[in-house]
Amino acid sequence: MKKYTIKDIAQLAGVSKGTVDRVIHKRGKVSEKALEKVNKVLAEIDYQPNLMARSLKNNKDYIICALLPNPDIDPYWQPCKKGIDQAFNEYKSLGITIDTHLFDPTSTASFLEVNTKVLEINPDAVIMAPLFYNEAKKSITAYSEANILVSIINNRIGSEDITNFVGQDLMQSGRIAARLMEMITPKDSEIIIAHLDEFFHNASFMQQKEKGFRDYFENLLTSDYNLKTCNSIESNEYKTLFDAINSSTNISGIFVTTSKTYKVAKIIENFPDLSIKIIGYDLLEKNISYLNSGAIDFLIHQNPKQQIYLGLSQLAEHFLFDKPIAEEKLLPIDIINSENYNSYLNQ
Amino acid sequence: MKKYTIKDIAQLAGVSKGTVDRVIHKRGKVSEKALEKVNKVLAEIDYQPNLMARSLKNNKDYIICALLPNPDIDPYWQPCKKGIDQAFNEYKSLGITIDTHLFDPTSTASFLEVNTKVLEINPDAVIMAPLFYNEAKKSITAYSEANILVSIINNRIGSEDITNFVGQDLMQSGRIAARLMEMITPKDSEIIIAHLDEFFHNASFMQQKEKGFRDYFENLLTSDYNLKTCNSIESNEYKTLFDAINSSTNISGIFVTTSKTYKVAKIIENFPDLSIKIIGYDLLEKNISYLNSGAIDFLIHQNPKQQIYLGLSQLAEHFLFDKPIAEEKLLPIDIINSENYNSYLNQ
DNA sequence: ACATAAAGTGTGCTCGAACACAAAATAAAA
DNA sequence: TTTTATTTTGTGTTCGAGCACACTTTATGT
Repeated sequence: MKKYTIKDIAQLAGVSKGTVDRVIHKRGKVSEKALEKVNKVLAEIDYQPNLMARSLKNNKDYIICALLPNPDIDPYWQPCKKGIDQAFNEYKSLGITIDTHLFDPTSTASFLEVNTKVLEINPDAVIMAPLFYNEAKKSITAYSEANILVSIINNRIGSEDITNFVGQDLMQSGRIAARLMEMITPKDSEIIIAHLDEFFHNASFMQQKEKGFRDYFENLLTSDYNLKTCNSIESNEYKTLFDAINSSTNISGIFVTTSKTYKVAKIIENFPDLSIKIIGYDLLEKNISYLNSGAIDFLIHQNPKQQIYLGLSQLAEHFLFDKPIAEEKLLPIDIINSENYNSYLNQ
Repeated sequence: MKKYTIKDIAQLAGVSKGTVDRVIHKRGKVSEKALEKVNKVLAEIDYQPNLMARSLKNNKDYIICALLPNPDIDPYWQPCKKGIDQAFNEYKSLGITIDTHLFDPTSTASFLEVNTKVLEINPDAVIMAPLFYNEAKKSITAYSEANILVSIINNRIGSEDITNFVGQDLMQSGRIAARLMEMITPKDSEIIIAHLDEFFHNASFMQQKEKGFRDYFENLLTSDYNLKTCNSIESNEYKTLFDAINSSTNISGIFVTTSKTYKVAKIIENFPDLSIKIIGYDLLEKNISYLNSGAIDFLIHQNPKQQIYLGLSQLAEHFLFDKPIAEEKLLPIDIINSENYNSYLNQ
């Protein structure tokens, strides 16, 4: 498999490399005769332009801004640092700069502020976790008008201006939790779907998980679980959830729709006589600790590190080698128990 | 963050780019004075050589041969084609050629034959699934003597001459199966560890899985399962396994150590009154079909596609950009149920 | 037929690293 | 001091794609 260069093609077609270049890039100023000669050669061989040479000639520096929630406030985002570092090291010598900006996940003002700052930097692309729907939409439009590509991770939001999305199918992840729950709890018992610290704005992903979870159980023919939804907030010491557990005798499982699963495990410690299975989300240290003790049975891994890494590398390869960007990249939904979490942490 | 070139450094140090080049590559012929000047500049700035330019200048074509079992004979290897295609498309325009050679996984002669052919091709690297221990060892030595890098996937074998290994921790995967089995079967019941079509030579990975599985149960304090190992072969219609199931009344689960899990599910169809949980390996079409029907409860995903892809991309990046190759890359061990297999198939 | 405009074609330089080779500077020998 | 040997330094070319610019050929108008 010989590697052909533009020079080779020029020689084969009996024209100059300039003409070949014009044909390949369709910029006209080529006679019928020359066009035919070059096209004939191109049809016969498989020309693969040398991407190294192209990129070297181009020799542009690209800036990608990553907008993420501060991991000190929500530890779910902690692994993203590793994902960014990995992408950074991989592409820094190829002319890609990654510039991380953190915002407070509890404050829309902080989110808007960071977006303003990033807009001033005028990067080539932005990758962000769009925690606040309205504010994110507004910012995305602004980026689009400034010809800045926008990648979205973690939660999908609809918009014409978004280049791509990297994340998971949240409804399906609810179904997975339901299937697991079905396997480890007795039929016809009661199960609680616990939404912890739900805020009005970014609660849609909790709803999607609940929908998937309920869908699964509704389609079961051989049993009839009793599902109850419970909203509970930290400022109230999760009293609603505590009361729900306290007032029933038939609860066999709790599905926690967020990474704060460990909070539920902690509450359950108050009821040593009950056997309640817990399925929740994400490999936080505290979650893993309860997974090891057996208080939490399964976790579903949303893989934030991989999400940001994939988003960044798609953008980088697009800038450097003109690779197409997949509009949507859905990550596998990993089931985690006490024995396999470690194999994910080392990734 | 300015990008410095050799020319920049030369100017800053007041020498020519040739001198800077000699200092950076430590090829001597540089005076004390010049060396000092250049080193001073290098210490002050963070010089990142442009990998595109380096690779373009190098402009060498690398050939990687992939030696894999014929997927028509063992469908476990089917996904590898997609992994190879992915790596091929990613690197073909950067001067990497991937040349796949299939062998018959039931024939050492076929394996040796293919190795001889590959040795004649004299590629820059070989990546293989070393199904036959002795034969693989011999071939690896031959490659090493011809200065050909050797990557190993799927099952680790020890050798000085191996560049790297991509695969899974098989003992841990046995432990994962055990933990799952514990969750879905009644305490103190009987569990069969089924080795299907075990050949003497490549059986070590089955043993490792069994060891992990048994280890987990041995360390359980709160229960005492009865574990039995059962070897069974197709040419005998898996009679040993059939008899084992037939002769006991207390079997609650079967752990199948290979991708032929569906064969066990098929046997179980003969015992409609028994409730036997099955945990096995790999996303074969037939396995998934039984997973959907509920006959198989969990599968563990060994991810052959990712294994070959990672092996290939590590080699490619090493050749192109001189990136270091990790000696050992252990993939996460994915737990699969009827609801999340689809998210893995689309990867 | 000749001037002028338009269309088509080829040459040469750039990107940054790497290295060959020539040129200059210094050291050693005469 | 001059010659010769040795070390040190700088220049120029290459890799392949891309594009500016100059140059040549063909077309149009008077």
